[in-house]
Amino acid sequence: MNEAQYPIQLVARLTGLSAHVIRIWEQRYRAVEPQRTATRRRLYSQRDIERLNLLREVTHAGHSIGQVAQLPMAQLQKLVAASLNLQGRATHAVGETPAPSSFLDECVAAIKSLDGHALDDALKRAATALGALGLLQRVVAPLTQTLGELWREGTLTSAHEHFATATIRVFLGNLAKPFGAVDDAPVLIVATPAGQVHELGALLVGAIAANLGWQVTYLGTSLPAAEIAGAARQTRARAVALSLVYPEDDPRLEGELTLLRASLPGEVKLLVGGRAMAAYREALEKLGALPIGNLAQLGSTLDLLRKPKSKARQ
Amino acid sequence: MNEAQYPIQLVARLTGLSAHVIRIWEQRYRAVEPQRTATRRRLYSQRDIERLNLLREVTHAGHSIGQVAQLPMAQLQKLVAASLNLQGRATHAVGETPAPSSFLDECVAAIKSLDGHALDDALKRAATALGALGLLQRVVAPLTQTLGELWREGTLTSAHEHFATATIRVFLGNLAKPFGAVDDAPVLIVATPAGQVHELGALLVGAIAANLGWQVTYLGTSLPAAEIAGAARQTRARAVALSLVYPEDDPRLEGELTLLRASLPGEVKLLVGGRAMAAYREALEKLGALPIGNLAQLGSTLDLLRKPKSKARQ
DNA sequence: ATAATTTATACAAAAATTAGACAAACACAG
DNA sequence: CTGTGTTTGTCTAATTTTTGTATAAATTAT
Repeated sequence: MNEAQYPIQLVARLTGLSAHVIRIWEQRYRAVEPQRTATRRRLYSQRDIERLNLLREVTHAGHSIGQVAQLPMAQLQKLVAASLNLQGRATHAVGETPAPSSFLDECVAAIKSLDGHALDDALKRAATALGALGLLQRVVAPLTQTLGELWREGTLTSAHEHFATATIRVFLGNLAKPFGAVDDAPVLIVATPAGQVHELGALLVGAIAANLGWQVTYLGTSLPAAEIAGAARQTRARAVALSLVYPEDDPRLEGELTLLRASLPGEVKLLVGGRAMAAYREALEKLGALPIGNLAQLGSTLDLLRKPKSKARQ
Repeated sequence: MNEAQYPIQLVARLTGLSAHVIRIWEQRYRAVEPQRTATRRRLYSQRDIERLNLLREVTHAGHSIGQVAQLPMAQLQKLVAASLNLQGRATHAVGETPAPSSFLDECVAAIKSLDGHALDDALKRAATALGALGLLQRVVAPLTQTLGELWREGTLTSAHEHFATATIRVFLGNLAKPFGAVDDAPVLIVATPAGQVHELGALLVGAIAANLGWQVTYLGTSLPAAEIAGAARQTRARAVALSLVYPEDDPRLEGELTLLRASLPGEVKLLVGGRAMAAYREALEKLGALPIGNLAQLGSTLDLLRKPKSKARQ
């Protein structure tokens, strides 16, 4: 564990605190007490840096440094999580990444025991540790898959699934409105078409898009094509994103998709993703829909769509 | 258990009270007496904050601070629950009277134009102006009715309804976790039975119950009786609340309700409310379900059920 | 030598404290 | 309805505490 290698200037850059503040916090409150070289130079460890990051968060949230400086890490994390209740802000942590899978396990355990508070708590901590996008890619996305598997094998009932959806929904909903209204942000409609009842994929898309600067209008699940198209026209959306997950063999879905494409203005792009997407690939190709195979692809596709018009408009 | 570290400024933000008021309430009525630092700075605990939140609700409902400031928490919660009765009364303390209907209009307008940001904003302002419970009974509850009417008369499409549900859902979800887990709080399961697809009523119940000190496990819509009963057993719930709104003539629903009652432990109470409740009244009576005709009734019923186990808690 | 760190000290802005004053709203007796 | 005293939220002012930032001299790294 002798990994204390970071000089103060670098720590300052990594934490966003000035070297002055870091020293004074140590001198006055013993907030962190780094190792020293033989000549009394400070050498900070990863843990020290993480602690400083937490302290920055907590003080930024309104706590006084003098009161929180000596609290143990767990307590600090709790305070940060509590402060997230009001302002869903995502912060990118440094290079720690404390076992991303453990967050997943925590979430699964909380869902199994129907403990909403524990689930919310785990998600919050994951959000602070991994940042918004990291949370989505490394916890929520795998979680939806895991839930599907556990459900198929009978470990979880649909009550668990509903419960998890309800809790995660609120969490992602908060994540999806990080920025103040940017009026010139392009609008994205997110929904699942009629017959598709799984919601988490759509929520995921909405949250990611919002974090990429889109103005997301989230419509929820199982919506007829005409409704989606109507909403797109009304909001002058630039694109519509659909998530297809569960019924992989719905004969009516192709008709819905065709109708949707026909009802949408030509310049409105249609993004389609989700586990069940592959089953409808031919139909989607015919319609010129953009297939989204994974979250990375979603990000790059959204970025592509974001540029064209905002340039022309400026 | 050294959990007192919130400085007054932060508490002011969290409770919506000014620091002035918080201090004067302490000086005049000893409403809350926070810990002090060695230099006489106030340090509030989460419990203190919770108490201040309750006091804000109660005074906002029209009680005078001098009369309620010293009441124990349980009593305050009871008053808050009872304040749901004062639905008709419009005016109370201080010259606010911010025309509660205007909030409603704002919300409806935002929903019509599918503007999630505006809707969220209106709800937020209503929440600070009216308090959590005031928001629920004077904005959200009427809103669900208004939406139903507009939908029936064709002004709104189901896209609007989905959109509104999704946004309000997130908002109510946040409202439903007022503060730290109180471990001895009774558990309430909230859901709609299979076939019932309207969610807002259930969300409303969940949010209100959470604000009255229940630990709410929210399961969402259209859940089979066996699943609901399973969740109730697993969480050792004290009661199950169902919301019935849309299909008023579902022949299977009676069977679902009977099955649910039979699958639940005898001591678990069954609360049923919602616009469609009347249509199933006979069946409900036979099952010994507690009918919830309005929000006031919900408050008093929850308060009654709350007592048996927990008695005195500061 | 130049740049970075360390320690100690100083300083100023922000935040919190107490005490007191004041006006609007309210309750109630006449 | 009016007048009176009480309640309650807001405000000011003077003081103390907290906290971030700056300065200076000595020491160390490159």
